[in-house]
Amino acid sequence: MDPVEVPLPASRPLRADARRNREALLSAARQAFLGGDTDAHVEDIARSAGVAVGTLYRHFETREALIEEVYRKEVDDLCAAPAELLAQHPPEEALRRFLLLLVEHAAVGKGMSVVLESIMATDSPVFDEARARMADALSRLLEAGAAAGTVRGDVTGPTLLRALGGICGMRATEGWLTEARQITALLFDGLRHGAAGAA
Amino acid sequence: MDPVEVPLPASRPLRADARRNREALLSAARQAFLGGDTDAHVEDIARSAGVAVGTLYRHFETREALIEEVYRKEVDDLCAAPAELLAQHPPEEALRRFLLLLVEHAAVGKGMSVVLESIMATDSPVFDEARARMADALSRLLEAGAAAGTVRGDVTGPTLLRALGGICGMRATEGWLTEARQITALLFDGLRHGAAGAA
DNA sequence: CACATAAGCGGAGTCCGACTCACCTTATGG
DNA sequence: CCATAAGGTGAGTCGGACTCCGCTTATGTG
Repeated sequence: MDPVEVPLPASRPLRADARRNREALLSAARQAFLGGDTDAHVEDIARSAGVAVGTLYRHFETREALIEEVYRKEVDDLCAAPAELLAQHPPEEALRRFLLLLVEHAAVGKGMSVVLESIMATDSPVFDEARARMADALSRLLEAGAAAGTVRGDVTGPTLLRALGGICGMRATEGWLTEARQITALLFDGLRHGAAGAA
Repeated sequence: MDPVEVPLPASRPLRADARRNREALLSAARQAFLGGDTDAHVEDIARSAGVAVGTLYRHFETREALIEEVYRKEVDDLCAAPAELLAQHPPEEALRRFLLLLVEHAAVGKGMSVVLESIMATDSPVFDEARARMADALSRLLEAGAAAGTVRGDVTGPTLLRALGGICGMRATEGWLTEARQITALLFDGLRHGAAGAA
């Protein structure tokens, strides 16, 4: 009777205005979330994107889904970094820089630290991909370091990811950044401690 | 006209039934939160304590306030541990054991990890006291270790607290405990690395 | 023991914010 | 230029935290 719904809803070209609105929503949400306002109201986000709530819900299943989308994009940027760092520095230094990069990134706003924390501390399947990619990025750094003999070999990407999650999960308060850098240095020392070349 | 409200609302003896109900509410909330159900409904908590919501709100300003109260009590237990450990073990070992104790404690349920995370990652003034006490506990361990020359002296209690917050903030998933132990060991190695006695 | 009275309690009702739905608007391909 | 389906709208629903006020009861005084 109905001519078999094509099970390929993935790649429908998406009408021009729809694309614009989707973009505007993501941008508005990004502004809200990455700024401090982690519990911005959907109504406000929709309004500041110049659309109605109905439109927002046409594009994103739930409020959460919208947040996740915003956050996922941020993580993409971070995941690009390791490759670049490895190309320009010895593995140990690349690792050190990436750890600090995460910290600085988390420092730009309460929102971003929530992103990273969500990636690392939630078991939401939505973040599985981001988590996996980030863990992968770390693994590459660790392996390069282990191969060079400057980093211990018994710590895996996922494990380090967890440890970092905590640091990024801190909410920015007075002196936060200093502490975060110190903890990172601590972890880094721990990572070098068991290296083949060290004690 | 009104005979000057005594500004000592702190120590009003509290009627017997009220005391009972307050206890019952805390107990019910504890059961709910420390078990997995971190977003238990106030209505349900009240019901399972055998009272109405009104009563709940007589005792606790908001839902949050109730949660915080429950969590604060849990932390009290933990803060008692360092003194005992220091009495029975050399400082370095006491420190190691306390770190692991935190991990095990966080492992008993999703709820408890939320407690610890809240203590460490929020700047809510409500947790100020708990945070301070925990930081103090860690400081004592670190100082004892530094005095004995087995732990580096440039890390403070509050800083280590932050680092641990992350570990406890992880939500229990398959293999979580193993990772947490590994990260703790990593931190511990980092702490010993810069010690006077070491390299 | 009886009573006064203030502490305490109940639970229907308010408020507010996420989400839905029935109808209107408009891009687009023929 | 029209048909038509994708897209947009926003008043309305729903659910959950919190309030309010009249009723209940512990408690201490004569």
